[in-house]
Amino acid sequence: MMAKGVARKAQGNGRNGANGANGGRQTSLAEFVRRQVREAIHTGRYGPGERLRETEVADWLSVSRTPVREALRRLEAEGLLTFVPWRGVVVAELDRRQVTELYAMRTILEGAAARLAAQHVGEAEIDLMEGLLARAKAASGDAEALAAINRQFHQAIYAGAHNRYLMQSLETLRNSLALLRGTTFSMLGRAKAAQREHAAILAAIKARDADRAEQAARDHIRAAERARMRLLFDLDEPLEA
Amino acid sequence: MMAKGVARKAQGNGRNGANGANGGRQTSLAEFVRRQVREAIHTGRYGPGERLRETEVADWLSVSRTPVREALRRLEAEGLLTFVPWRGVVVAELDRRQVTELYAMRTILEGAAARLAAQHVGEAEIDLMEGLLARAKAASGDAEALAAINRQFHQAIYAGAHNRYLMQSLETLRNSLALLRGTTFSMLGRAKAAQREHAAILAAIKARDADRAEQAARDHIRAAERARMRLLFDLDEPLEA
DNA sequence: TCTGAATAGATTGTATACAGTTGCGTACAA
DNA sequence: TTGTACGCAACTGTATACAATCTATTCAGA
Repeated sequence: MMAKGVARKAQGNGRNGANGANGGRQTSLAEFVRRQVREAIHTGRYGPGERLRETEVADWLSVSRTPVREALRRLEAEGLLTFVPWRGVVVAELDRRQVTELYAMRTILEGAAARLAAQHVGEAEIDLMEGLLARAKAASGDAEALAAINRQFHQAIYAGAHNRYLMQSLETLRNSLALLRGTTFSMLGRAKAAQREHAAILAAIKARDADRAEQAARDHIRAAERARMRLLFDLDEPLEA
Repeated sequence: MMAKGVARKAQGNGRNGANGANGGRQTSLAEFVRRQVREAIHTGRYGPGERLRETEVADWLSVSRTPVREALRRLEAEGLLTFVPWRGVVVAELDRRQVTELYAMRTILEGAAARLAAQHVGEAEIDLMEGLLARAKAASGDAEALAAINRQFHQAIYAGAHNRYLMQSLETLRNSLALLRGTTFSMLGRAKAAQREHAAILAAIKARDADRAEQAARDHIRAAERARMRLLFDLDEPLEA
């Protein structure tokens, strides 16, 4: 059938450009579906609370229901979907309490990651972080670009902690938080403040000061939480865009 | 076919006795398979590194490969299985470094849970914890019973923290650590020491002393780690059994 | 005897058909 | 008008057939 060919081509175009090592190696359709659905959720094609029908997704991506089901099960494990027996899955929704709990958890883990990074990170990893901060400075004004660089900066810290379980937990949290529409960088002054906070974290890591690194990271997340809460529940706040 | 009936009957016998609320409500076969396989891994029917063939599991439980595949995908998300495309799944193996990272992560999270519990826990939850400690005292000598009570005690702390993400992360860690054979309670003196450490944690929680609770929990996990490392890599150490 | 390619068997990935469940709409009765 | 029972449609859960891929074995050639 043509359908499969179309799907795989889309996959190749979309993202697999980097792993040229093993040539044109195709990942499974289930993996393809997973990425597509995740992106669809992040870009808002599927909004929070929206029901996802297996046949619908299968038709959209021109595959059968089997790989779709596998993809949905995995996304549920990632926290992006909520699974209801005999009723299918819906895009996860975060209420106020869940957002609070998410940020509390993130405060703990980001703090721990910064602490560990201060203890274990190598020179090359520090260089990487400095480069990202410089790029963020150059990109100020472009909220979307800033969000991407911000993500990389945090990932660099996770990697510097050298603990794969910590890294995975943080990635999962980040995925869940991505359910929230918009970015706090669009808020007046938040981008600049975040940049200062990042610089403080990096300075502490460079100085190998674990206590200060942890504290700086915790402060950063709490500031992000405050900004997010204003964005979510206090919409009279002035925005930049 | 008879086969399905047999499988469901086994499920009912195995564990669903408690939720009598909704009568004889059957969960899906995929869920049934997931529980069976998880138990099989924990009891050692499938050992670390062992390969799991889908047809094999399907035959064992008298179901088709479809629910088996779903169950395996979920167990992989839980960290119990390692998934290799086109090669199937193998029971996850933990090398020395991974064990170290797991305990590092657990130190962080158990400490955070104890801290939050000291701040948020209610009287009823404290009563529950005290009851568990008493039961542990009564069961001293029976390493298996102690392990079960120990598990409940820790879960009570997680619940007391009132943060579902923290709780889930800790459950996942615990699942991964269950891949390690044996229990440190079988070691000479470890059971008694653990009991003292638990008492210290609970005392700090009761006193609403967050700092002391966190520290006590961290000390407890580090002691458990030392015991585990001796058990794993230093087998000349004297054991009780 | 050793190396390597070809081939057959085993195993996973995918599609499709069918069964079971849920929920909604409709009709009928109080 | 409201409440309830029945039936149908939509959808998920499961089984099975088929395709793609990997692994091990065998046999030819050096």
